[in-house]
Amino acid sequence: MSDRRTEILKAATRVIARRGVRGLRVGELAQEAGVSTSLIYYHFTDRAGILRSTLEFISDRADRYTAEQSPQTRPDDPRADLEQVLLLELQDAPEVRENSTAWGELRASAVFEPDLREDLARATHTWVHEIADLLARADPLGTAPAHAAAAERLTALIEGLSVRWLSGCLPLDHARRLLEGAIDAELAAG
Amino acid sequence: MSDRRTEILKAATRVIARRGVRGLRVGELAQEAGVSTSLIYYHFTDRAGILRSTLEFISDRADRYTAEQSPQTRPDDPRADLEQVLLLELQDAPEVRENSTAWGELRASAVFEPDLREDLARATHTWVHEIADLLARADPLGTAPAHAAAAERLTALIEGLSVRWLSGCLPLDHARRLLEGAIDAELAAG
DNA sequence: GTCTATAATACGATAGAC
DNA sequence: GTCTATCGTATTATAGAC
Repeated sequence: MSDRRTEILKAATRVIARRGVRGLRVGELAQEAGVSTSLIYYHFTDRAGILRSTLEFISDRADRYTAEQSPQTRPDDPRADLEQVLLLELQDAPEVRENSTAWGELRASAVFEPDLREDLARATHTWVHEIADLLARADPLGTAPAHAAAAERLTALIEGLSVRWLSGCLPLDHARRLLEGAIDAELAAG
Repeated sequence: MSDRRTEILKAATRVIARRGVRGLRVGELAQEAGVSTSLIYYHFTDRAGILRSTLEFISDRADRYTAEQSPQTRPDDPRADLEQVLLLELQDAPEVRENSTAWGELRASAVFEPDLREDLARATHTWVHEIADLLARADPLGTAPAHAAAAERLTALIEGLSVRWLSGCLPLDHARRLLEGAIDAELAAG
């Protein structure tokens, strides 16, 4: 799964994280991937094809990304698990930043490009579901619908905090504290 | 205040809501506004100037928009006030949709264009402060820092729910219920 | 599958008349 | 202040060799 095509998709993710979806230039992508422009057209037909494939790639990678973290959780402290998984999205590690930026771009692009919505909705749903499960473990007395709603709120909040962070409106540590406060509020209310 | 310059800014807001900030073409803006391209450069110097002025315009209009709702609030029920003002951002009225879309675009663009950040941060701060005031009235026993944090969370959540709504991931009425739930959680925890 | 070279055009920006 | 006309270049996309 690490053929030339995949290399290009990885490069495209980096370029999108750096310049945004609409800032992606095929020429710059070619340079980043270390191939010629025409090879990109050979693999993806046109610019729209590049975007479609890359956004699919980002959704898939986001799924894998959170899935890989599961082994590190502690079964004896579900609340700490929850906090850990949620705070994972607000870190200054390059990979997290790249993923968050690309994901935010994907989300913002979908407002204008209905083609992207299906993948996006599916990936979002997977994420929400995962958080709802963790909430159910941290708060066994709550109902399933309450957990689902809290999960939707917490993930939407993370997306909101994330753009504020990435757009320089909110220091990272402050964003993290706000998220912790929201977890407190959700668990206290539930 | 409805001179040619303002006409162009209104047109710019419409184009941004339709195509996104990075989808805005000076030529298309000119057509939308019914003027020549060069007139736009006369008024705004360059593309960045258009964006800067339009962001300012959108922020001001958002302020006016919420300010206009103030007379309707009831001083005897501060919690209802709070809910009303927050839910204002999640409505299917054309003007709200246009403002939300444009605002979301500016937020997303600021991730890649540092020039936009200062105005954006200021407008965000104004909004957060306004919500913190309403929270203080709805929850007189809470502390000022707690109100500030809750206001940051609630406004960030609205932005997160708003993109999900506009990107077709979340039905509007569901988004509204989630926001109501968050207000409950914040007031219960505070 | 991958490259070099190039065509076609979209786009930002300016010149200059009125 | 507003227009028409145009320039320069950045960018998408294709042709054709290997």
